[in-house]
Amino acid sequence: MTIVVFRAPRGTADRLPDEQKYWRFIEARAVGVAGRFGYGRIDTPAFEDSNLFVRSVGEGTDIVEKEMYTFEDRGGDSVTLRPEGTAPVCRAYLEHGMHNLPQPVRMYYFCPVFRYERPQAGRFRQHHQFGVEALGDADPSVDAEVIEVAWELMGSLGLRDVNLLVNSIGDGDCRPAYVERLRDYYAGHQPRLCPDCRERLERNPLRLLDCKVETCRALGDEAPRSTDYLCDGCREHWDKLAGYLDVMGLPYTVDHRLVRGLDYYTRTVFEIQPPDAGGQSTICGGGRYDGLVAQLGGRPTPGIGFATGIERLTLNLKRSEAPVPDEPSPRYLVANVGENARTAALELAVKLRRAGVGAILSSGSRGLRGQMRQANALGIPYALILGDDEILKGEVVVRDMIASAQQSRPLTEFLAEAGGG
RNA sequence: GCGAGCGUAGCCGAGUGGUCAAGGCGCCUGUCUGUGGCACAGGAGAUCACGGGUUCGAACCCCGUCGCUCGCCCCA
Repeated sequence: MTIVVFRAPRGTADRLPDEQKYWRFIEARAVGVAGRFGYGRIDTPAFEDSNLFVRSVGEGTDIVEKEMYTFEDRGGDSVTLRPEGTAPVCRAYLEHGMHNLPQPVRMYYFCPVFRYERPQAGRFRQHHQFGVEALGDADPSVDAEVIEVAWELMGSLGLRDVNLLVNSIGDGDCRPAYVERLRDYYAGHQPRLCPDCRERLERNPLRLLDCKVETCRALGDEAPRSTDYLCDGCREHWDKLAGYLDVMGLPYTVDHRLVRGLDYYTRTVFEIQPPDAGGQSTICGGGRYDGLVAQLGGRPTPGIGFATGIERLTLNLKRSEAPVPDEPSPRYLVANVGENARTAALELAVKLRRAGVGAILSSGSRGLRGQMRQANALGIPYALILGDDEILKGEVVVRDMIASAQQSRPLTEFLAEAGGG
């Protein structure tokens, strides 16, 4: 192997030209869907004041405890590479007084996020998310809308075999009581819990529900369900949301084990998973976070959103047979034979490009045969051939690589046509 | 943070102690003196991850390091 001195940092990846078509496709579709629902793009900095994430994501969460890229900058401030997209958007909402805009304020983002994790299939230290946030309206119809955006995105990408899971985890009024019921229930079965779950029993009983160990799963089937312990407000919200989802005809399943790892979620939570649910299978996750903005120091402002992982979407696009359009290649390769012709070919290529037409000059010391091979290998649809004969006559040979047909045309005539189109 | 597997040219991949290492893809050239996709022939490209050890001798055995992959945890 060639000795490589530098390599991309662990958990990061170069995105080579061959990979780009997936990204372009996903971004184009995501932007299209978001636009149809009236969401406007927002870009926030790659790093923020560390406290923004400590306050929002939650002090006890894994993200804050052991996954953040936090460092002191040269001025002595603690900054953190964005580990998720929601908190920065909420910060921007507050900072720019967006409560004065018509509510809800609908925004989407497309950005890299950073978490110091152990890399694995579908998990990276730098990954990219497309996400959507609707801030300032607590109505369940907004929940339904956001879920529909997520669902539409999957459809628009051609990802058909995905499952939409929905749940409500209540709010500050009803969740504490539910969590206690859950704790009591599991405490009664402590001997059958896996070691991790015994730990969770103390720290975060909700997490007991999505344990993957078989015996724990069995217990989870019989466990108290959050939707049975909702307060009146959450109950009404949940019922209305379900009604809206029914009206929209979204094929959702209520999954009472669905909980989320970030502290700020309230009421509605949802996920989209591909059928072959492996370890890192979730391609979209989101929920409502009515307490978050207030927690960041703003007036109480409801919000709901979701994020998708672009790397995971790409993975699923490759697995599925969903058609992904190729990146466009230049229309012309300008082949040439002889020194005079090379100069003429350069001029021709320049003229085409300045007219906005894709053209590359066949390079260097290659014979015409080699140049044609190259046109073929690059998937270029037309080869233009210039040699001494053509120069003398002021012509150019235009070869259609797909039809294997060619004709000689006056150069000026060709340029007038090609440049115009 | 815990557990497992793996590391041979750009990519895939044979080779499990004895001529400084097969084959395939890709790349370049020629057969075809100005023409691609096929075929044939040739060529370039490998300190066999790195370091140490065992041995007369190591890609192959042992130890360490690094990296990658997979699972858990967690999450998109």
